[in-house]
Amino acid sequence: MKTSLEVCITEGIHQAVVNTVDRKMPEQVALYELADLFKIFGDSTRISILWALSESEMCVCDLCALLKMKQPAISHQLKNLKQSRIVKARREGKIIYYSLDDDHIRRLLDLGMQHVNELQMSMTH
Amino acid sequence: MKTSLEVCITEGIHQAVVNTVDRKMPEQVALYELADLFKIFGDSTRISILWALSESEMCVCDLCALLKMKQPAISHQLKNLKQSRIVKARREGKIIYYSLDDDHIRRLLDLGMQHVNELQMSMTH
DNA sequence: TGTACATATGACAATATGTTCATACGTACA
DNA sequence: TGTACGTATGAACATATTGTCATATGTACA
Repeated sequence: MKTSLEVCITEGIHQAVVNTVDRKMPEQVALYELADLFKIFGDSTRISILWALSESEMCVCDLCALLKMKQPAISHQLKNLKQSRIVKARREGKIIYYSLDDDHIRRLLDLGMQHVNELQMSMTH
Repeated sequence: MKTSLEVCITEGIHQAVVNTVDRKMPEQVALYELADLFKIFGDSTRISILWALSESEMCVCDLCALLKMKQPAISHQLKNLKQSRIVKARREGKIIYYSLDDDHIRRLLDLGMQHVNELQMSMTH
């Protein structure tokens, strides 16, 4: 009973290519972490939060008002962002101010948006 | 009966900040598309496929062998990637070769991996 | 110490996502 | 035309994710 995987391997078209690429692949752990990083960006609430924080540090309340969402929803996402070290928090009395933890984040946002815009452009032609 | 959102707004700490940031926010649609772009990157199977294709064009079978996954799993993800215009396909007889559709993709992968690596570094200190 | 406000957290429901199996489609070639 | 191979697709299941409600925590201040 052959699985499709076995079929693929036995009849594999480009074993040489596969080997070469395999040697160049990063460690699985690194790929998982990379996927996790992008996963964090892959939600419109979190992206909106990040974009907002790239303009100014803000407290939870501010973000609720800006995004017109309930406070626990924002807090949950901020927790995710904080655990991924994408966002950092600073307490001032009762209020907690959030901001981007790193300038890479801004660059990733910009590069992504650039791609989205160019896709948009090419759609209209 | 006040919702937490209303509480936030009425007591809002930084209405001025919220207004300023609000003016600078991209359109909601753009933010959704940006999130969708990152969502596509946010899965380890797809990231692995993309990284592999950034080294060389490959057919479905090659990817199955490289990632040790079943063929339909790879095909489904390739379909997602193709629909997002991140990957393109080229047919040659029975075989279909996939490759990256755009050089932005490579830059996004690199920038992301750079961030992951630097996080890794700072963890060990 | 008690009250009010800003934020965090846990449980839950609804939805989305990824992989698998079975099977269909398309091409080459006997 | 029939068979074989490479790939695509649809349904189904398992798991993950998001927002909501209710409630807890922490801080300021009377």
